[in-house]
Amino acid sequence: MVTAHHATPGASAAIRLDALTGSTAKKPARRLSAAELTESRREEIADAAIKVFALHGYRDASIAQIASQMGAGHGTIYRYFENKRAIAEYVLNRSLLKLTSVVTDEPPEASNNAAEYRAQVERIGRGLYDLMIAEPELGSVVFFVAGQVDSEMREQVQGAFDAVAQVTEMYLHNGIKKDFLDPSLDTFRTAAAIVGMIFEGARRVHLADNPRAEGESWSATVTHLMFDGIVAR
Amino acid sequence: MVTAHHATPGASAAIRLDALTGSTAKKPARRLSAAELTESRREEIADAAIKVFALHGYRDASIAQIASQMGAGHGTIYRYFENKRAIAEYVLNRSLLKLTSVVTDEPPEASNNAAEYRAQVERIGRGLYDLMIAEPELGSVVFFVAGQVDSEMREQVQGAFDAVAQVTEMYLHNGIKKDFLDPSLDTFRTAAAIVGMIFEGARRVHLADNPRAEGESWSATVTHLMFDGIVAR
Amino acid sequence: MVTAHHATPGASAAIRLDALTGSTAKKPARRLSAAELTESRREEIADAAIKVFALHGYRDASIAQIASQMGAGHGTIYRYFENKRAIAEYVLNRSLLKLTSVVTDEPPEASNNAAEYRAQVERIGRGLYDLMIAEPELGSVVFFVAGQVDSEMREQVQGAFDAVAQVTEMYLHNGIKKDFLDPSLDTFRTAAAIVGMIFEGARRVHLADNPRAEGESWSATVTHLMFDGIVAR
Amino acid sequence: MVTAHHATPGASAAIRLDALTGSTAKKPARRLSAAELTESRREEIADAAIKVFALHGYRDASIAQIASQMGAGHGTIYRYFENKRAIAEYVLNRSLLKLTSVVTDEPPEASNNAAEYRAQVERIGRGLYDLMIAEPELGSVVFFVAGQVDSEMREQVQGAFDAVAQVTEMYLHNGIKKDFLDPSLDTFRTAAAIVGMIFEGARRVHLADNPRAEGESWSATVTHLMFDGIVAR
DNA sequence: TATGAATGAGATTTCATTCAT
DNA sequence: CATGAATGAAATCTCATTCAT
Repeated sequence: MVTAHHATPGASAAIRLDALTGSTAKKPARRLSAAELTESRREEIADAAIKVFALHGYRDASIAQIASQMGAGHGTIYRYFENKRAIAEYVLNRSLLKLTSVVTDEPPEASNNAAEYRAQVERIGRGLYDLMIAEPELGSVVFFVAGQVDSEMREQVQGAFDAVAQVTEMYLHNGIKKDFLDPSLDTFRTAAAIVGMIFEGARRVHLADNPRAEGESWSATVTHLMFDGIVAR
Repeated sequence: MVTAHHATPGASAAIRLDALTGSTAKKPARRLSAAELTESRREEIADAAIKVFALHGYRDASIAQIASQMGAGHGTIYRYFENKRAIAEYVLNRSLLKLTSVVTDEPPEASNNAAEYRAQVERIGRGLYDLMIAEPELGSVVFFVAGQVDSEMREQVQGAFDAVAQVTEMYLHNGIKKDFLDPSLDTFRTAAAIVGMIFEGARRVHLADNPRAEGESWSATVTHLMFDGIVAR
Repeated sequence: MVTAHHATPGASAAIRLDALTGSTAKKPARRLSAAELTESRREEIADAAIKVFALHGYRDASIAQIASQMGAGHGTIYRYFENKRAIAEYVLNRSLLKLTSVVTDEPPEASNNAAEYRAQVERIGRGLYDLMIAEPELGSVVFFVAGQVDSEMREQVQGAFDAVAQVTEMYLHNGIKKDFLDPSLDTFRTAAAIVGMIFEGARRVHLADNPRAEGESWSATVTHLMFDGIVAR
Repeated sequence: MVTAHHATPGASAAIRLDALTGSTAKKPARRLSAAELTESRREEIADAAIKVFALHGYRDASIAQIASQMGAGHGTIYRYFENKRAIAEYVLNRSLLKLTSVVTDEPPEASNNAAEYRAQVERIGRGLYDLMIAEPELGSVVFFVAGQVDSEMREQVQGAFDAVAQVTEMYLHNGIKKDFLDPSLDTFRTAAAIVGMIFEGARRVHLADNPRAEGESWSATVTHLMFDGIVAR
């Protein structure tokens, strides 16, 4: 269940997002070679898994496929993950963290006028689309694979989307406070709508034949719609 | 792969949508009682299936569950559908048709000014949200179940979304032609962005505790964003 | 946990034993052909399983082996039994029921003097040894297989042995009441010791090259020991 | 297969038992510290294994559990034992030796009358029950674990029981020769029956809440039955 | 036409054993 | 010597699909 709504403006988004994104991404003490080895092996497995999941979907991907993708015996995987679902969860959390980071890396209070905010939105959009291009499987996992696992996992994605929407809401609050955004906005739903648009773009960039160009166009489209509306002036 | 793009403005959307929605395989021979009987049995099965799919997801729904949900033996289902996937496809197509109908029922050339178009958009949004409320399983199927079957089915949903975006694009062309919408719009992506927003709203209405109120708020939010933008004036 | 001890003399043993032996042996209404069919199929499976279990032991027996032993697909077995353990439980309960029946078929209050009781004990012993000879797998299941499943199953066997010991105790009480047995006997432990002897004999009959002769000799040995002791007179 | 039968009376039991007990594979080179070290490590492993086997049973006990029980890496175990089965065999042989020693420590020709033999039997019974109390895992291994390994191991236990029965038979022969026991006894089966009783007692002592008291009672019960029979006099 | 008994492909998971470090 | 990472054989169990009744 997604419970958190309407974030307090001005709060640190980055910290909260880390928590929301999941708990798996342990980055343990940088000296323990044993733990480090384990972690790097988990990453290897996750790298193999994300490819196989993206290609076949969660249910049709077999542990054996993941193992052979990384050139290991399938029993090996069970030394590093409890079961198949745990792999998917790890992969998803890693992906969501990367995705949400793009948004949360921008400070919500930085903009002081519409133009600055517009530039910021473009930066965020472009960052997202760049990520889609750099790691195409990431989009698959977030948009498709997670939904194939179970409802808990679907809710995890929904939670991440909500978290992004909450951060976006902070931007809106910032703009309203500084008088360059419309104070009558229903901030959370507007934020969610914006996120919906942006992720619709991300999905289309992910699927496009020429994702680079598609990303550029979507950046422009979204900012245009947000700041100018569609009406002729 | 999504192939259809940039619909010719002014064409009849409703007709083309039927084709795009998929191979609905309705055998509408309105006199042959045998065929009619078969069709009504298929509907029964689809009614049972949509409930079971919505509740358990495609993979975890068993043929036996669907059969017992409709009070029949599970062997019976195979007299009306080739296999499990065919049921899902039938259910999905039926759902997509209902969904897209909401949009295509509105004539794309009816509006003559921004206010009329705004009213039209609100009507469409409200119609969509009403549908979500009236048939919650429909939202589950379109948003979640289809993605669990295979990539072909995912593309079918994507195709329907594209079709809706194309119709939306016709509205935009109409508005530009009649000088009340901004001629610089990237019409297809703007249309897709609008559809993305609206469906993000639909998803949240579908999940909301009080879907009625959520639908109202989302209607308002989307039209506000489209016609006014977010900037203070 | 075996809790019941020191049975009240004169009570009906047969009834209580049925309960102790387990709950699986459903013999449903003799007209319902569906239920009868199911039951006869379960018997078929149990017949196949007892052979395979006796030959390979519980852990090394595979469902596939049981299935092929009865000439069926291995999936079929799961239509009639929840899982492998359930088969073993069914088989064991069936076997324990047969075994305990031999003892409980004799009325505990029938004997009126030492000679009559001695004859009764010989009858019981011989009945038991006959059973071992007629169904050798039965001995395997009770003496060996059950112990390979888990502690709960071991306790089920122990419970049946205790039940037999309780019935035996009733015989002793009867003899003491009628003044032909030694009143100073520790009745339950003496009964358990007798049962221990008899089952040691059963095990050896089960393993003997010539079980018929071995059974005869054991009958004589046990009664001799019980009634005459070992001391020269 | 149980082959050894009807031991020659008067022979030294202790020596033969060593052979019967199995291939204990002790390398008794009492000076080579390397071999001694190896042997003490094997003992350590056996000590750990007997606990784990007693707790979980043979099949559900893992090498890893045994290793961690003794605080070693699981690879280490393979430096001292060929495989899992070899551990069980070692543990069993060690246990059987302790068990049979209780019986074979008593000289079979010591008694000269019924009263002396009765005292001797009580000593043996009490010794056995004391052992059960002192090392409860020993009972588990002999009564339960061995039967879970394979038929060969089961036969090893059976062989040890036979060996004990053979020694017991020597006592009987001694008593018959000295005229204080009934010459008409079927000596081997009577011996086996006595052993069966005694071990039934041992099993119950092993399982009892108050093993000390249970042991006392069983000693009395067994000797009473052997020497007095059950008939009132 | 309706049914459900039978089937077996196929996937996950465990853990004894090996062997390089 | 000791270790534990890697391995893969093997077994259970599920359920879509077939087909005789």
